[in-house]
Amino acid sequence: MSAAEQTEPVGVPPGWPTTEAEAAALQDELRGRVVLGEPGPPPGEPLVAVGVDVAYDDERDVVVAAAVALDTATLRVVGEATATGRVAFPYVPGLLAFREIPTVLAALDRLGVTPGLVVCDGYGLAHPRRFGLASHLGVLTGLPTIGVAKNPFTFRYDAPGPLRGDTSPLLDGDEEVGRAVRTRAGVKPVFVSVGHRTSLGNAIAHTLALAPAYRLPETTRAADALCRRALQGLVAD
DNA sequence: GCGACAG
DNA sequence: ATCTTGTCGC
Repeated sequence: MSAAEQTEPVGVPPGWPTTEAEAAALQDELRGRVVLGEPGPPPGEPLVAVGVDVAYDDERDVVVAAAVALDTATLRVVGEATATGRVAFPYVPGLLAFREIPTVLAALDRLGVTPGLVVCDGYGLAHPRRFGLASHLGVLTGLPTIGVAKNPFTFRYDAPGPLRGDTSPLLDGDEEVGRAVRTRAGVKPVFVSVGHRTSLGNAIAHTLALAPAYRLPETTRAADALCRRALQGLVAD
């Protein structure tokens, strides 16, 4: 992908929230559209899982999003796309989605593949208002989504067992909002929560299937590497 | 008021 | 997220 293929940076959408209060209110409104009753794509069947991630250059007000599609049976890349945009919102814990979503949507649009599942870097249900990035992206696209985060955010958890596959509840008070999942023996767990149209059980199963060798799912690793590469290629330009 | 806080 | 080199270990 050369610089010549770059299109206009994704601007901040009309009507996009400008204040924290507006953004939080929009989350409260959209939360009602999340579908939690569907099991989603079952593991073990043919599926294209798409990882999305973004890289920033706040200095230049630039964000690059990447979407990478993997065949879950082989973990081979079957599609890639990137998009550049302007930073649409400052980073505020709990409002991450407003920073990334416009550009992520553009990257997904350019992907010549229909995702069977979208794996987000961050949270879904595990969120102060139960509407994290994965929930938001799911509602906007209608696609099954899950969130796989590297940190527990504000939630509590007891360490899961030491073996790959061991899990423990991720708790907001006494409510389970996700699970800490050990993808590698003896390594810090990842934090999985449901986004849209997926059950927690399937979200965990897919996370483990997508992370056979490293702590993070291959979808996330591939998307992370791609958006970083793309951002560098932009600065070097 | 202070500290914590996905990326 | 991002700033950043080498280094210890399997």
